[in-house]
Amino acid sequence: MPELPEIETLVRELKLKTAGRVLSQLDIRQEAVLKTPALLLKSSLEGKSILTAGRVGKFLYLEWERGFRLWFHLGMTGQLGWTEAVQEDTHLHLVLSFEGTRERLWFRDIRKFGEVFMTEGAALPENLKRLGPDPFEISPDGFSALFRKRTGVIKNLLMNQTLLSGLGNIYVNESLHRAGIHPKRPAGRVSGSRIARLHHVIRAVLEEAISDGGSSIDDYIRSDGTRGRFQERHRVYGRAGERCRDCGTRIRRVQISGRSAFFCGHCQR
DNA sequence: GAAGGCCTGGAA
DNA sequence: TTCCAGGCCTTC
Repeated sequence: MPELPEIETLVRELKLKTAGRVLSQLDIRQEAVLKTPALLLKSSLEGKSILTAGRVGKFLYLEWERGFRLWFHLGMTGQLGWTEAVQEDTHLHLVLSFEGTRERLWFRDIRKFGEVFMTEGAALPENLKRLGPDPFEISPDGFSALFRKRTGVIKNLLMNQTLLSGLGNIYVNESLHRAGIHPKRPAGRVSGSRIARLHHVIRAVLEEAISDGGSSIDDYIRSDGTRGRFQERHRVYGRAGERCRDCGTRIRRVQISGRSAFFCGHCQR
């Protein structure tokens, strides 16, 4: 599940690898995840150079000359790579070739929950305008205001991209454990000091995960095809039945709104 | 609010 | 063979 740390890892890598590269050919192997007409994509980007890469929430973009932005959302199983060898299979969607290098940028997505689209100019499309700030952008006051008087369970609110962008199931579970908050607790009933602590630990978890190159649970890989390492440091996610690293209690797993929640019933209240 | 649907590989 | 995972959207 690529979330903010995985996308940020790819942004940092692709920024270095793609800046200044001129696209010689955009090869569209299938249009399942393409939200912009194939011909428009090709005519807009071929022959143009990439300026930089960036991120908004869990969306990654490549910024091109003349104001074009090529956006990627990896869904659950999306992979964005920059390598010479490309795995040619039915899950490959896009292959971009550049002048003066044998390395190519490619997008693979097994479950096709991802999306790729292009924008022109500064205007953001609707799906991006709806996103809330990410945990690094929001102020402590803004963060605590998200939860005031809210009756929904805290885990669901944290995963709501229109309130706060960037977090998914892995980092919400990890953050709630570090903050000592039970995932089912109504958001409005978490104390102010706990909310402040939550904001702090979310940033810490994300920063640690970024420095580890993200979490490779199922399909996520870095742009060179190697795995992230943060999954080795997960305290609750995917550890049902194992012992809490703080108190030894067995980690529990329950469903909250159809999603798995992992928590320590002793450390999290 | 909660549940269903998209989609696929891998586990049960 | 059936079920499950889940980011995000749609529908109840």
